Amino acid sequence: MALTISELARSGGVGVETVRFYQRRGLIDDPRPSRFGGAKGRRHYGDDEVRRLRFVRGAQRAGFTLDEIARLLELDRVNDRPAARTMARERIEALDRKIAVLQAARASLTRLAKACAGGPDGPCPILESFTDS
Amino acid sequence: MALTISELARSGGVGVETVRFYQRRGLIDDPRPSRFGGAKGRRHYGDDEVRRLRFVRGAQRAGFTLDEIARLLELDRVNDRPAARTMARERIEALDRKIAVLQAARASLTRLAKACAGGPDGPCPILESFTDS
DNA sequence: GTTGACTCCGTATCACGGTACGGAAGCTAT
DNA sequence: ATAGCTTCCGTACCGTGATACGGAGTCAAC
Repeated sequence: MALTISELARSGGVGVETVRFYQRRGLIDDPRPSRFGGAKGRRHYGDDEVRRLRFVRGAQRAGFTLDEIARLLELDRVNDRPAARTMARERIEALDRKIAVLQAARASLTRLAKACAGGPDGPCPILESFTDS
Repeated sequence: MALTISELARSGGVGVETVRFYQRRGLIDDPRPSRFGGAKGRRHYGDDEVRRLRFVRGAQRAGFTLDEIARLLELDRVNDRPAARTMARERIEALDRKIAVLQAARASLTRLAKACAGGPDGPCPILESFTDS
């Protein structure tokens, strides 16, 4: 606990500038609390910030945009389960579509790699790839 | 055959501006052939352009960047099979990693959706999602 | 108690893949 | 042969997610 911004960044595998970017986007807490009439000092970060940063990176891997991630954090704050559930389910559906597209593309590439493996003659129809998918 | 640019665009499910963007990137042929000392007229497009446009869209679905797609088209032009094979195989590996990430994310979301389905009490740990993946 | 790293903050810039705008010129249907 | 879509072309702008820069302030170690 009591991490500096660079330690927090390292803990999330991102750069300092990225942490600051997330702060500006409201994904990590207010860097300018300005409560107590000033508090100009250097900020320190704890478990909550580490958890949030991890969550942001994980949610990005799931394909959420930063705007959506901000909404998810707000849903967590107000404990809005139905909305959270809806967002999760919609993302699952999008992921399923995406995974299917990638698997079809993978199959096309496998076919291409196999075709181009033969000698200098024979087919290697790059341009004809992906015609199905 | 002998399509206008808007017909070509429609055939690929993209906008006219996107076709023009691809032309500038060299993905679809030179819009300014300037051969025959001028030829200022309006261009027409045929099967080759339709195939290229389809290929570009398919390769994008496979996760290739436009720069990579330009290289693939060049490899096709010079019939460089080993390089084509290498690009295909590297992309397959990247796709496998990506698909695994998306499947892990999907599993996390499924767990989240299930957890948040209960009544107003009980866990719905949005922020704890993706902790594994 | 000074030096050197780190931090804060605003603002600028980047990469990627488009998307839009505006003027001139070319078709096409009436 | 004129109105009114398209096209052509250069250039500008957009959204997303960062990443960089520069100057002032702060902290920690020697």
